[in-house]
Amino acid sequence: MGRQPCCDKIGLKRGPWTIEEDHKLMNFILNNGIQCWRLVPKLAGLLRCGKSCRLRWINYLRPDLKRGALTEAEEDMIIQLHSRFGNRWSKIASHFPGRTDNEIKNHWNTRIKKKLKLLGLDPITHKPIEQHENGDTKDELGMLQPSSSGEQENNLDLDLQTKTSSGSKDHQMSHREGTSSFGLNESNLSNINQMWGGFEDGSEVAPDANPSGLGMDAALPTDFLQDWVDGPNNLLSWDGFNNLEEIFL
DNA sequence: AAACGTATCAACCGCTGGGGT
DNA sequence: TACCCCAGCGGTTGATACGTT
Repeated sequence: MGRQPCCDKIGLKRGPWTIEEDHKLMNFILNNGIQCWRLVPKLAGLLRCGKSCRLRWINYLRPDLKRGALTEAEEDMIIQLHSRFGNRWSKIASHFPGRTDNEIKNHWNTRIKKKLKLLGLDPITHKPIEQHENGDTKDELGMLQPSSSGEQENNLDLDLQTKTSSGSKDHQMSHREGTSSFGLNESNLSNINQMWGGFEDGSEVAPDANPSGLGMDAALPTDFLQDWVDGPNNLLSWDGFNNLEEIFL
């Protein structure tokens, strides 16, 4: 018996999300939390499948997302982690608070791979290219065998956490004065504003000032949402995200 | 200014594993 | 045990931005 499709797709919208859809999804999740992604679009009034909503939330709407280009230090860590975990992007992303697996995967495929090739390294094996060509090719699909040592893995985790936190703590943000005109209840909004913390000062400007890929002429519902959508560098600490979990639970 | 090629990244697709019945 | 449902994952695609000629 075959699997049911995740959604019947008939009448469901696909493609880039509009500001209004973002607004609806954000509003719904912040007010109700997430119990079942399949129900989210129905309850939020969206013509999307649950999967699409989930992806949009995880990759773009989550308030804890760290925007802006990956730093050299982050790149180095990605390379290090990739040599250990292979293409297990979610595992790698778990070491980068505020970064998504999709973002890291894209960055790997578009930049780091090239960088390694320029350095004469095979991006799959992380070995010098000549050496790899003489060797076996069992990792050709990117399924590099990670070390199975949990102890080693934990040590690496500690090391990386130290590195990443030292980088982001310099960016303490001023409290953001946002108000909601799109239906957030006051207590949630207050908590969200607290944990939001505000935007970075622009010292690390993202190349894409319109990260959603949305049309620039789209009507923006609120200054709150607009600032957040347009802000290329909003950065939130995980402490703040923990607070969000409290709101949801 | 236009045409073309390349880079980037948001979003989709299909599969897998886990939990529930 | 078999089946179903769901969330999550990784690979891939397509639209758009950007650079070059």
